[in-house]
Amino acid sequence: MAMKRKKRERLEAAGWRVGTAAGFLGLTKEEAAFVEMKLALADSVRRRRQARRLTQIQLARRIGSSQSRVAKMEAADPSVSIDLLVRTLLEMGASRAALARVISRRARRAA
Amino acid sequence: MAMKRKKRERLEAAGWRVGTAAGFLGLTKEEAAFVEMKLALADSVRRRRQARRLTQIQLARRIGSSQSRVAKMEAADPSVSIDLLVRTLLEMGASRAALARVISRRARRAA
DNA sequence: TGATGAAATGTCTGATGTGACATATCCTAT
DNA sequence: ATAGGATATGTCACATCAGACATTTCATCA
Repeated sequence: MAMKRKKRERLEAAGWRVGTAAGFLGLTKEEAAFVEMKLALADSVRRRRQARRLTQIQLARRIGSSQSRVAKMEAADPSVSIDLLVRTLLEMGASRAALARVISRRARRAA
Repeated sequence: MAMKRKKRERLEAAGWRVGTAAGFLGLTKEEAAFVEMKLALADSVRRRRQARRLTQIQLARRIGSSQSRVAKMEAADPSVSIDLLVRTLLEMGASRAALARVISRRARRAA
């Protein structure tokens, strides 16, 4: 929508985890919010996986995907959709309420 | 992910708005949660649009889409992604917190 | 130092999603 | 009953996303 996202999303997802990750390059407020949501979800996947002490490969097998896809999910790569992140979290046992919390939360920094 | 969704999603989205919209056909708990999230988001789009007294065409123009896509969004058609629903809601001015509330809420019935 | 296991990155191919268009259905008012 | 606007439904061509594979980077440890 008003699609000039794309390169920016790539760039953004590249130099991320920088606090609010907002402006930086000309992202609209909506685009920024979208990216931040994705980052929060991605972060949640990683945290949950690590909490369970799974490798990316192990998680990939469980959800019927591949190591590289899991890596990309956790990196909030532009090629991963929110759908995929959400499905993954649900398959990892997250409740809708848990997802809601993740979504309203700002992406955390580091570990 | 364990992708045998698809026909079921279609069926599900067909005979929806039925309370929890869970089991009904062999949906796993995760699949059901996913569908319900979609329904809740779809419902939110319609409610927001109606609250603003916009036609589907008007909304479509604003978000750079088409009337038919808006109709499908509101119907939680299988061909619409959560990404699209979320972007749409953001463009309609929903905050992340608002999205979170929608997601944790069960889809409402009727108007 | 090099070997190992985990994670990241690039790219392919097939699957899905998207806007657009045409058309059909539904209201509501006349 | 019919015209009008609004919404729903089916389909297509093009874009984006998915899993897979190959390869690279990174960290840890002997």
